[in-house]
Amino acid sequence: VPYTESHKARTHARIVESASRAFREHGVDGVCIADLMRAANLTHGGFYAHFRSKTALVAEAASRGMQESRRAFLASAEEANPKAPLREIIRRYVSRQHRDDAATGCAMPALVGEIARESDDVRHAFTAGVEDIVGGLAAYTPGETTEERRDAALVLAAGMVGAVALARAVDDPELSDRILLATRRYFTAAMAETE
Amino acid sequence: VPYTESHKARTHARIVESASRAFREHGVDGVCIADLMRAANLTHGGFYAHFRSKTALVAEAASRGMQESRRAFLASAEEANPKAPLREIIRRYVSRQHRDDAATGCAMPALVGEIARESDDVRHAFTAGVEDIVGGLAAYTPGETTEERRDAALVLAAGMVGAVALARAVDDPELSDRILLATRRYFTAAMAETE
DNA sequence: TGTACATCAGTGAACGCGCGTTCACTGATGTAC
DNA sequence: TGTACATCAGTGAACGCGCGTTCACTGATGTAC
Repeated sequence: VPYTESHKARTHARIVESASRAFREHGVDGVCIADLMRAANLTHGGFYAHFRSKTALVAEAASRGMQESRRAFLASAEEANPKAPLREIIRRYVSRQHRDDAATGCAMPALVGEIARESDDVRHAFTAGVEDIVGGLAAYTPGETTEERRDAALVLAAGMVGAVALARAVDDPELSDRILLATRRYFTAAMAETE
Repeated sequence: VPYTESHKARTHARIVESASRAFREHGVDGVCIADLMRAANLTHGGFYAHFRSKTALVAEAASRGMQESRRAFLASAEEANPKAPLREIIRRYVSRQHRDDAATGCAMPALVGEIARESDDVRHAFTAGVEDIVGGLAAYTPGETTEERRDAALVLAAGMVGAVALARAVDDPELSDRILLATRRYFTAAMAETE
């Protein structure tokens, strides 16, 4: 058995990781396999030793991207501000930094549009990620019952995703900033004020 | 001068119209010029008699799609229910019908993702459409000042766009319905209750 | 009014390019002796 | 311990296909006489 087992696994993970970032930044159709492999310091021919197809990589990258997103916006916000975690989440998510850095930002606003047209595997991975993130948000959103908190988390997720996506699409910087500011203020007041 | 002037203009408009629908349904990269011309009962070679490039068509189609969107969701909702127009807009926009019919639905949730990576012309056309729709919404959203109403319109637009886009991306029908239901209820209560 | 003509919207074959995928290969590595 | 070997991660040329774009053409049309 040449090479240690972990060697291949590490290369595999490296490809998934950089692909996940590339997809968020340029879209799934915006990066070719040669680009993806180059980003992992490999040549394109080796791709199929690791993945059955580009689609298979997209599914893995979506899954991994959603996990990273949860960590980046939920766990780390909670650590930074344990007294008002939801306020911190909203502040970080609906921000200019997040708008301007799609590559390491949340996978939801970056990929929503394309996901709807991707394969079942990809949509499934994305959906699991949404469930996961919404579940995480629901730990902080207001509401009497579990159901109410979950519904509030869905509304908040939709609002934040829409705001970041719109802010990125629009080419007028003032309008873009305003979308973020208005959304941040609104949800902070509506959902995070009593923390 | 063979053919009347209006003949070419009508063909041009026919292409833009069907292209606008096709882009919303399949995405800009999801339809080729042959498809677009076929949908207008033409062959692909004639395309360049009407447009400088595919991008030029995308810009026109985005512009037209946004105007149609405004009419479909603002003007027509106001006509149908002049006493509670905002409630009617939210009900129609954040609906399963809208989720399931991207082709004739609003261009914002259908195209946000791709627009961010399109040419300046396309982004500009899209941005003008967003301004226009937000301006229309702001006539109904609550607030003391013009600025407050506009901010509320931005939040509502982001929330509705995010909800429809997420509901389309997710492959679990229950989650998808729930995103719509929660968002519809929430914004109806928050913004349309006092109408 | 009828006919020859010029125009140009629309046709369809062809081109070139980029991309996903395949394949014969190579050379670094762990193992067996 | 040192060496021959088998493995297989990774290489890079090649293939085929779809797409945006070009181009020589055609035939329906309005106009001039």
